[in-house]
Amino acid sequence: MPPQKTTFENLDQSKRERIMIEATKEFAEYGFHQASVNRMVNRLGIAKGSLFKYFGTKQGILEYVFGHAVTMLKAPLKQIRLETEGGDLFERVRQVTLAGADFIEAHPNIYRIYLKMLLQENFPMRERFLTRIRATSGKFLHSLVQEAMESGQLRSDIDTDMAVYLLDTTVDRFLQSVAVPFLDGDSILHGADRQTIETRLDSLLDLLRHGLSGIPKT
Amino acid sequence: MPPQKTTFENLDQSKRERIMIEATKEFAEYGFHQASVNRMVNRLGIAKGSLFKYFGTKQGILEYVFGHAVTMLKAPLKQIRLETEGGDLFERVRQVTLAGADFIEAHPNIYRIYLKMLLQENFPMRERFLTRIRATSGKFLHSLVQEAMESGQLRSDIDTDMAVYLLDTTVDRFLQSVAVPFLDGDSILHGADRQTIETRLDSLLDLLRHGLSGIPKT
DNA sequence: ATGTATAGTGACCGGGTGGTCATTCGCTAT
DNA sequence: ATAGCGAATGACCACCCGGTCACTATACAT
Repeated sequence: MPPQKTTFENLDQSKRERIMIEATKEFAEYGFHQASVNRMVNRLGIAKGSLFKYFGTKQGILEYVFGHAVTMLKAPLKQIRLETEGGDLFERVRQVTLAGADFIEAHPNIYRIYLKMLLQENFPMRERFLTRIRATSGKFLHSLVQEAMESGQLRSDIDTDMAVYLLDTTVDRFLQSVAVPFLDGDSILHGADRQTIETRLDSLLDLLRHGLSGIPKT
Repeated sequence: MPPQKTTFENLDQSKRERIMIEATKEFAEYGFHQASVNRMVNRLGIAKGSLFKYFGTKQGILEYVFGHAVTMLKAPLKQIRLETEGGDLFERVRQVTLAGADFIEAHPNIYRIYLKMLLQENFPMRERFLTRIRATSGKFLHSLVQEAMESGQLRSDIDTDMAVYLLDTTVDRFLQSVAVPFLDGDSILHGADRQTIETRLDSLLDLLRHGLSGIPKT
């Protein structure tokens, strides 16, 4: 039995896009529970019944919109992994981070939804979506570190798990700092332009590479 | 004119405490908008009108409860700064992080409110509270780095702002990772006991101190 | 012109919300 | 006993919510 098309999928593309954009905006601004279907349909100029015909429930709208976006995450990561194969770990991490910045710039509202989901236990689909995202980005970094370890780019005595953790969280937090105020202490990142982002990132990666200490390891 | 006591401040301490605890729990579980005053009063067994007499509005409840907690943050930080004066930077950072872990263990619901506030632009009082908190912890770390810099504990060529940023966000994220699932890639921190926390933290600080690279800086 | 399938509609429902206020309660001083 | 007063009450209000469904509009095949 071929999957029969939903009402929503029969709409012309322009209408579908308008609805997706407006719904994404609403969830990005208000999170899930505060988001209002009434507001969505008012801004779209369509009847409330229509939206429920398309997606069943409010949660269904979120699942469709966000699920779609999560799928788009994998492609650029895979590409980077292939393009930079065998290269320097920190250069690869740099590429990943900048790819993240590109994604956020291209889909800022999707990223806002992700951030709200992160720290709100009540957010529907939280566990499912976050698991998917973490699996994607976590496994990726893990393999990068593994390869770097094997090619002797890293100190042999380090705790691999902690190294992955440090890189993972640093990248994640770096992107958050650019997008959200109050996360970088002196606001040296929030809202920065591309040029500044790259400079700061290089500086940060240098610290990770060589450490902060002025005293050589004995 | 002496500040005249509010109705709430005239209550006996046990009742005041019960109310504070219950309100904190409600906000911690549901955030601000989803939190329900009806639920609070039902669980407390008091009339809804009473709560509004005490605090005026729902937001007033939050301000009272959370504002009180934020004030308590400063004392332990100041103490650590004094007790460890002149000591090794990383040891001082270690102390601060563990103090943070202690605070979270003692006031888990306050920390949950803080986390929800962090990434929700609609949260009332967000800007005011976050500014206060960041000012407290940010300036603190800044002074630690400054002192370490002057006593030659750090490489002289590093970007001070980025060093502060790296330490600040690493500590912050470390605590988040312990408290929240999905933030540490392979769940090596979430829900860990004190012993594990200390071991991991030492490992992490070692990475920050000496860097990840196996190739010495030229 | 008629039938059929699909898309679109919006008044309506039950329920929860933050907030109000006229009233009652409980204690203390006289 | 009684007067006075702050604490406590809960029915009530206007509002907004997600979701429903009987109905209409449109397009195409016959």
